[in-house]
Amino acid sequence: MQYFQRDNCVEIINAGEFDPVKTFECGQCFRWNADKNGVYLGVAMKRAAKVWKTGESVFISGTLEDFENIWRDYFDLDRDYGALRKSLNTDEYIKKAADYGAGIRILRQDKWEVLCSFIISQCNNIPRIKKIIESLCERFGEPLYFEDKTLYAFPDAAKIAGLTEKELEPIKSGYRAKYIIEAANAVASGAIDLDMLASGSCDQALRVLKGIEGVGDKVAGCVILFGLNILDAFPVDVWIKRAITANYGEGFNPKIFGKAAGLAQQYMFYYARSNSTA
DNA sequence: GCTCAGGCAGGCT
DNA sequence: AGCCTGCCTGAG
Repeated sequence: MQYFQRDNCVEIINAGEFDPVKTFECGQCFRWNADKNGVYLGVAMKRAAKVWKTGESVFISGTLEDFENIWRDYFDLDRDYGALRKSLNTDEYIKKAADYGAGIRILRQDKWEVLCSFIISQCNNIPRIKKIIESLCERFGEPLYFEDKTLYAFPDAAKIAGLTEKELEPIKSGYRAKYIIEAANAVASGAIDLDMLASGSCDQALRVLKGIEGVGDKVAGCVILFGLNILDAFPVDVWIKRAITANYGEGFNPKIFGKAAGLAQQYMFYYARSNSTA
């Protein structure tokens, strides 16, 4: 990967395996939104940034220092996605899905943010998930001043821990409020150490995360894949369920995808969604 | 009004 | 193990 400072941003050249649109729209994150020119504005890791692609270059606003300290890791730029993608060649369907999703990267997001966001996602639609998360950030997150706007960082678990359901009511998360608070309490108190889970196994993390009320297989799987960056996690939601039924049937086991199972899941999700909503 | 949306838990068979 | 149902809320 080659990159250099250019005006007020960093340019990554020959970014064939980095497609910002696919990366932001494949269901792993909720706080990156495109303007009418296709430039994404988002908040992550307590920073705001703009990200866009022109030709074969990806541009990320900010300094070289921020790029090297934050965004290089956040966009998982040191992993060889080309090799992982090409390893998904065990059947025609996954080959097609992987080809279609080329450029998707699995973000290394803040672990608590992923846990909280996917608790909110349950039985909810994407616009409303985003709305609830933005509302949570506006009310409890630290303000960030970016260009002419005021944006808000995702609030730390410690900030949410100890809130009452009543205090969380304005964000309209409904019955999920008590799950959010319980998860915040567990993380803030250290009862659950997300950083430690990230260095353990998928099964271990699954067991611990499911100990939180309101966290089942799907939410835990998303936290493991998108937050802990354990790529053999394979969260199954309704889209993936449909894709499995249509292409594999009974007895499907994500282990056929080996170490790239989580990435396979993202390709399947993106492929399934794009081909039914487009 | 009604149903549904990117789940979960608890109780049932 | 698998099947059912209620759950906050807002959009269609």
